[in-house]
Amino acid sequence: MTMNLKQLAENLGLSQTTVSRALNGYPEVSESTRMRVMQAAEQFNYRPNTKAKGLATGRAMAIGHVIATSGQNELVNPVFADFLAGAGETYSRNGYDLFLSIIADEEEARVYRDLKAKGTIDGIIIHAPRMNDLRIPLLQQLEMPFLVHGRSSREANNYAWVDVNNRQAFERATEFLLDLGHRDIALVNGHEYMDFAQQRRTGYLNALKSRGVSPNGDIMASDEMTEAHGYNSAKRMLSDKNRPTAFLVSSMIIAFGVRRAIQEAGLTMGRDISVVTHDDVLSYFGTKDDVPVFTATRSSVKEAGRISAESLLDMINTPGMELPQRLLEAQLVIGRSTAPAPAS
Amino acid sequence: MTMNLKQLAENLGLSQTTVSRALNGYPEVSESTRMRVMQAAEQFNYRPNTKAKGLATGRAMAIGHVIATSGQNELVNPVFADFLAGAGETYSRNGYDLFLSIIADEEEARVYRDLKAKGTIDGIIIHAPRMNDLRIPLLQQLEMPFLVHGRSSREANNYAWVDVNNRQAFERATEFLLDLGHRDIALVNGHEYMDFAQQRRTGYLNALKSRGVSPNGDIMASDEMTEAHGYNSAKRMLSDKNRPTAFLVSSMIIAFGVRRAIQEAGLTMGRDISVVTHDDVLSYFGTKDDVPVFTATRSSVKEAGRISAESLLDMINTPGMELPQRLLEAQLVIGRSTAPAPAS
DNA sequence: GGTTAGACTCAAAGCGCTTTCAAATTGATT
DNA sequence: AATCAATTTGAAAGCGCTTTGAGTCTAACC
Repeated sequence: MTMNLKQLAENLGLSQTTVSRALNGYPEVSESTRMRVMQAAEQFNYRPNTKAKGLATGRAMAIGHVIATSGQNELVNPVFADFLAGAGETYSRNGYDLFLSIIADEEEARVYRDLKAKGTIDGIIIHAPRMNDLRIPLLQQLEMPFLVHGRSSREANNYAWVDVNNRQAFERATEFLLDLGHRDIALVNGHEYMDFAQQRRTGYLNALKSRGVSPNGDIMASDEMTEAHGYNSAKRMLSDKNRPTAFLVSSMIIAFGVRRAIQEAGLTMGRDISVVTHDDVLSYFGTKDDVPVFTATRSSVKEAGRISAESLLDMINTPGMELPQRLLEAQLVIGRSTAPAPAS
Repeated sequence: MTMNLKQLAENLGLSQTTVSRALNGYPEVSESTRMRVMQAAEQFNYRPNTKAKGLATGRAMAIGHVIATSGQNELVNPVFADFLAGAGETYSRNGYDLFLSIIADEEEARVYRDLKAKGTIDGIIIHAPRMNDLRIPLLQQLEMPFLVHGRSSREANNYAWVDVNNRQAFERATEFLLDLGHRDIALVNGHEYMDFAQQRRTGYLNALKSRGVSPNGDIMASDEMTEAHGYNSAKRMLSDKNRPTAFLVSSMIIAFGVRRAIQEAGLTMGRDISVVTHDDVLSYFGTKDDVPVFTATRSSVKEAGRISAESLLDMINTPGMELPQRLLEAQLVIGRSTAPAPAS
């Protein structure tokens, strides 16, 4: 059996009250008894029972992350792993637990209601917001502190979020390709109903427009961000007589697929065809080389996880504070995948 | 405020006892009052408070997953995302919550002790076991139900596990390459202290030995399973005058790197150089094509998550049952990345 | 009509903690 | 020696649930 407060108190010849106060750093307890208590707690490896503590304080000391597996294939985006790693670190440093729900997206509303009513968490982080995401008004109504990783542009902007400046990142990337002389720049994006995808598309179109290049729907694709999507889209576009000379793509995984199509077409990436990708800096795709393979708009999703968690904990511990909203700028890092447009 | 049992009972003109019994399906309550209670619970959107319920029953209704970020780079293996998705589905179907701890590996022992003492979970799943993994005796000593995803070959085999038959998978894959006439088969593996890596190596060596092919240390590499590891290892091996004609690699991500090195060397995968990889069937690398890109030993890690979760819940709900041990066989699926060895 | 089994219902204790309110102790001050 | 404030400790209530042990009521039996 594990030791509880009562036993610990008996052992010390003190009351539960005093022991509890000593452990929680209240000032009304003398330094000498605090020492005694701390030592005994250490010795017996005592940890307060989370559920009991939560019941008594009304705080769960836990944050929920709800991840909806999208589509009938129930895809699980690998960026979650890195985001959770960043957030998880912050939580454990602050004594919070991380509570994960992985569910089909049609269940989301029910899950939020449950989490609220069951009192298991103090706050929640929302992932992968849509253009106008119903989760935001729902959580506002439930009065559950929450923070959105990303934004939902068509909702009123009165909620907490941490997001990458996707629009600007893709605007800059497009300008960069234009500067290299490219005019037929393909966009291989995520689903258009995802907010980030829409932002990136806007940035891309803005850049084209400001240079007087008219967009071409034939070289814009959006779908689930898989390797296959990159491959299929690029393959199709490259087989066209007016094939693009550059690709702007929304994830490293898509980029792998695009590269495969390029090579399969007998072309060389970084010479015949340029590629710029967004790079979430996922650990296993390591771009630690001096000169990275892909030119990329880079922004660490793990770092975003860390910042999101910190912001949410702030919100919880300082009710009524101004809602944190952090726009992270992506770096444009030049790699080997881009070159001046070949003379046509 | 959310409604609690007391309020619900008052609302119905019943005692807490009766309402609780009605909700939990005890037989001592008449069908008519049960109906009334259920309806009222539905109407007021009542959910029993998890912490209170847990305190009263002594069960947390939660499973812990501890993921250690390995190395100084704090890599987060993307297979976790899919594994958690599989497990999470099982949990929510059975009313369990999922607790995630992401920590540096040196903290693991402390975290297990904490989880036990704090009473937040009823069971735990261990990932990525080493050759002789100290976590196993520790958890046995703590008397916390646990299941290992993978195995730890040098520990006594008296614990629950779910694992892929890595040895046999790689033995078959090696035999397949030998049948195609390959003799110089490279192995690009994970860290040798990981159990699965050791198993795969054994399978590979067994196959070579039984065909009288002597292993060559120069074409065996093991490291963190990143794209860079695949690229660097393959690049080095391919630059040798006695370069291998085939690669057997431990993950899709490594395989991407190997493919890059092959193409960069002006060679063609599936003609000049054959590649067989292990494929965890991660959703975003989708090998849904008719003929997959890579020939692979395939075993879904998401499915493993599902099976692991079910087994662990069984253990928890049927104490004293025989410890579940499931060995999953990998399929050898032929793709486009393998061909007969070129005549030398 | 009295007894009894069966079907329902409830009051209260307990899970392990925090926190309010009260009490005891100490030392300094008058 | 009496008073008072400051310091330190403790008893008990309460967080929201389950569960034990004890009723109450109805219908059925002799």
